[in-house]
Order: sequence, then structure tokens, then C-alpha cells
Amino acid sequence: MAHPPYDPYYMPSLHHHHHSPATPPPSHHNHRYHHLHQQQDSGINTLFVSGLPDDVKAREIHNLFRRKPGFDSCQLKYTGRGNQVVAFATFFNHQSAIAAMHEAVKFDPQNGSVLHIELARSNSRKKRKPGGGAYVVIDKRTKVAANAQETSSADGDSDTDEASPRDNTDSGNRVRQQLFPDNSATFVNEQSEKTFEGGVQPCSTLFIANLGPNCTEDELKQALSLYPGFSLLKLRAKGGMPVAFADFEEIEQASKAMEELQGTMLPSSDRGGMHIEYIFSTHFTSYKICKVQNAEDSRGKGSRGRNFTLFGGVLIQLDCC
DNA sequence: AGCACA
Repeated sequence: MAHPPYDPYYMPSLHHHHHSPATPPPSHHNHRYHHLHQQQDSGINTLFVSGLPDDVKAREIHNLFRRKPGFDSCQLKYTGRGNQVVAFATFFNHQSAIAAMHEAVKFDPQNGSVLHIELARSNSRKKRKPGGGAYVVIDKRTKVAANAQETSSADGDSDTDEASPRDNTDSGNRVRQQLFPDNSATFVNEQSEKTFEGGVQPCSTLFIANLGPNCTEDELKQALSLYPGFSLLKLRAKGGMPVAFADFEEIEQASKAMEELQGTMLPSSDRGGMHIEYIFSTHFTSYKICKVQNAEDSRGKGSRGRNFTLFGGVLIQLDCC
């Protein structure tokens, strides 16, 4: 299956913003783009968070970032200097990290503290182990007395925005409420947490949403054809909201493409980056759209399994063709 | 401003 002659130097990441067309990137950047995802200056996919209240919980950091496209994992660190706490949030790519950095709520009005979120100096190195929690705590404090509650998430209750019941200090609640207001038009997807329990495995087709209304099939093909194994794209636009199904030859190839394209913007995008997820059975290329009042209500596993996604307050039910 | 885990 021959692909059209797509531009081999197409760079999704550089279509992100066009703020300064007068100042092109340095020549060593636009000259050629190899698929080195190992980093140069724009390869940082980890955020450094400071200015946290000293009673912040790892779960709260997780809640801050978990719904951002491309989020991978986060860590809370007690630095050991006083009660200082900092956090690291890791994303699947640089663009997702940048987007989350700008979108994250930075204020805790109750005590006036301001969260500082910036790119980390280096990426997180530790890979999240499959059974491990979605967040990790590093405690360099010397005193054992200090609230040594959490260590790592159990990952089973990570679908709520609430802290654990024992986490009921005033400031704990305050941070929780102020940092995580109910913005329910957010993307909820279990796959982004990489839990494939119940022996359910994704297939080699990706589901792609948050495409702008002007997205074209060619444009998306162009982006996808950079990735080995890409074979077929189906763009559908029921209800005015385009979504796409992209087939790959192998699951691994689909994963690779998803990781790199997660959260990136196509040139036509009039919104945030693409939301990409696995689907769990081959050939899900038709779908229903059901508007829902309260996005939170529709979360969870559908009676028919996991073949739905909730996006922007719209429930999309994937059907077999 | 404060940046770990390997």
C-alpha cells in the first residue's frame, strides 16, 4: 500500500505554535529531523513543580496532571530542607509537558501560595513499573515522625479526585478544592493510566480525538505516515466532531506512534493537542455519540466493556463494524 | 530559587 508522497520532514511538534514566524528556529533544527526522541533542548518531557504547601499529597499532584493529555506519571519529593516539597510530572513528550505546564492551575488562593511549574532540568529516568502506582514519593526527610502516610498509589482508586479519607486536614481539603475545581469537560481515559487489567489487551488500532473541525484525512495521514507500521486511516465526523481510527501492523508500532503524537497539534487544530488512545478490539470503526449532562456521571466501565471514551462531555461509544 | 529517580 503505497502512501502518497508525504513530506518526510513534516514535524508535528513544530506546528505547535507559530508565535514568531519572523524568527525561524536555528538551522540545525529545521534542517532535518531524525526520530531521535532522545533529547536535545526541546526533549524535556518532565515538569518541575515547586511552591507546594508542605502538606501536599502525592495524590494531589497526580490529580493536578492526570487528565492532561500525554501524562505519564508523577513523583513527590520531600527535599529534606525544612518541609520543602517539590514534585516532578512526566509526560510522553515535550509538547504535552509544555501544554500541561500552561494549563495547570497555579494558584492556591486560600493561602496565597503560588505553584511554580517549569520544565525540569532533566527527564525522569525511572520507568513506571507495570504493577506500580501512578505516583511515587521520595522522602529525604530525616525525621521519621513527619506524616509518613503515603508511599505509592495503589492505582485502584485513582479514578477519583478525592484524597484518601485520612487526608482530611484543612489544608489538604483546601488544596484539593482549589487546585482541582470541577472542570468536567476534560478527557477521561483509562488507557492513559496504562492499566490493562482483566487480560484485556489493546489492538493495533488507535482512536484519535480532539481533532479540529478543519482536520483533513490527508493531514492526519501525513503525520501518521511518519511512524512505521501505519497502514490505514479512517476519519469520521459524526455530529461535527471528527475522530479517527488509525490501523497499524503491530501493537508496538501503534504504541510508539501514540506516545510520540499524544498531545501534539496538527496545523489545522483550533484546540489542544490530539487525544489518542488504544481501542481494545480490532475494527472498531463506527461509533455513536451521546451527549451527557455531567461528564463525571459517565465515567467508569460501560456495561459493554471498555469500548467507549468520554471526551469533552461527550460520550463516544465505539461499535464494531 | 528550590530539580530526583537511575
